[in-house]
Amino acid sequence: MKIFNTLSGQKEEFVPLDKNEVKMYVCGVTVYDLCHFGHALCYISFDVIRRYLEYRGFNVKFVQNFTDIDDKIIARSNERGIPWQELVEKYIGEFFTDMDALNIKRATLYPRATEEIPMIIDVVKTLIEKKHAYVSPDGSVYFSVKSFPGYGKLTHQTADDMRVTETSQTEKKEDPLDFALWKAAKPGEPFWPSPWGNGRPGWHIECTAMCIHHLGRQLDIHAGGQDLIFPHHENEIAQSECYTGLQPFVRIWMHNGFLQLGADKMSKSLGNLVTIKQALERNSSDAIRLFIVSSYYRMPLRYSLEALDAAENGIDRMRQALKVEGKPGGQPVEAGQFKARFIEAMDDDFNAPQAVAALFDLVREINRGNEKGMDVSQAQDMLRELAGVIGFTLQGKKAASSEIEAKINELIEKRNAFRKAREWKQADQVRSQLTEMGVAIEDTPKGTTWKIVR
RNA sequence: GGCGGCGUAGCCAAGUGGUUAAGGCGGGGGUCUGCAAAACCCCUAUGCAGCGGUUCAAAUCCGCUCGCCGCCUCCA
Repeated sequence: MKIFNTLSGQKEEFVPLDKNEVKMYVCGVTVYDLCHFGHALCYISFDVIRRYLEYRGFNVKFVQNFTDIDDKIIARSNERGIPWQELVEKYIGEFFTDMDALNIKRATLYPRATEEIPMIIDVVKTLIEKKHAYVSPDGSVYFSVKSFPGYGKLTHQTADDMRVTETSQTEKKEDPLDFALWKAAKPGEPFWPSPWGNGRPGWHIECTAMCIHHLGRQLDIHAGGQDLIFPHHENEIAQSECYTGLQPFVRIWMHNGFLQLGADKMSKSLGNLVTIKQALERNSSDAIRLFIVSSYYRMPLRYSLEALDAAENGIDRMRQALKVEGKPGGQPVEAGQFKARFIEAMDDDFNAPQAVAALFDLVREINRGNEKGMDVSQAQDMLRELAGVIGFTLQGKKAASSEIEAKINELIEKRNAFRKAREWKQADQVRSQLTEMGVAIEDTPKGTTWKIVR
């Protein structure tokens, strides 16, 4: 299995540090607002990767953090006049609601920054002792970038190449590139006691602390959006490798391509968002997932309603192939070659678009076998299995209430009575009535079936 | 200024040196059907932004040009 590593800029053969154990960390969200489609892109992409690693027999320990204290959380809770804890709990709850709705597997562990304070303090203390960090007069602690010669290896730049902006300069820092490990509390801000006074952790340090605490001093895979490469992941490498003295902190750095909305990327700061809840109002989670995995995870993806609706039709075809009955006991449809293609594609840096192409070819093979009176059940099992690796549920969009269901069945019976009497006009009238209710019907040799289409 | 990426059919999107350039959606024709729907079959890129070059051979490597985007500041 080959995986593209941002650090080396190449695909590398994947061998975990510890036999079949994969230590995987995916950067989570700062919980001050709802998740948007960009989060869906990132977390679905890495969900597929995690599912595939498990499918290939690896035991994946998957950790994802919550940043539950930072400037924006403080600002937002002040705006709303509620305690920051309340804000955080609300959006952690919303996060799980959204992730579950998208059929994203739960992580093994969801540590929170505020639960890692002792570990964070330990890391910062050690970095100061090793002269990689210093305490500024106000009680903040900064990491000294110049103390780590490897700084810039993930970004493929040296510290000297980096542009120094005005915002990164403060008199509290010895060098503009230095970044905060610990932020001294201003009046009225939440704080935790530390050897340097009351304060809270900087952004990057929590990931280092959590990784080391929950996964160990070196990990196999650390993943996130491309916007995290710099400064977040670059800084993580610096502080982690200085703390442990081990290199590399992470064997493989993985980054997904960005979601674009119109001309620009979708981001909280630009305010051009489509939330996951909005997306789910329009499309099924399977369709959203198909839209996302139809494009390679490292490529940029443009948000497009047309493409999402096309995915809706595509996934429907996959669902349909699970419904055909074929001829049990007949010659079985051979599905092995599709599995082989699927695995070959996914082994090559998780080429889900190609894997999905194999799935659609299997769909065609099942339908063909059905037409030819073959036994399709094994091929359907294979489709279910491989679709499950991608994370498709292949379940119908919506269930109807029993009341509505009774009404639908009543109308179908009414229509079939007209059909029997060859009263086509009236039969068609009943059908349009069903269409208006959002119900599509199909007449099959075994009777009339229906499904909800909107 | 530095680093990175993208430009493939009407749309989405794989492929990155060598059989007929995946797959999905859409469209056209046919089979089936009372008519539909679903499904199946056939068709839908002599060409991969443009121009040069390397090569027996390039969408794929090299150079230049044009267009688009990301990061260098909080962001998945």
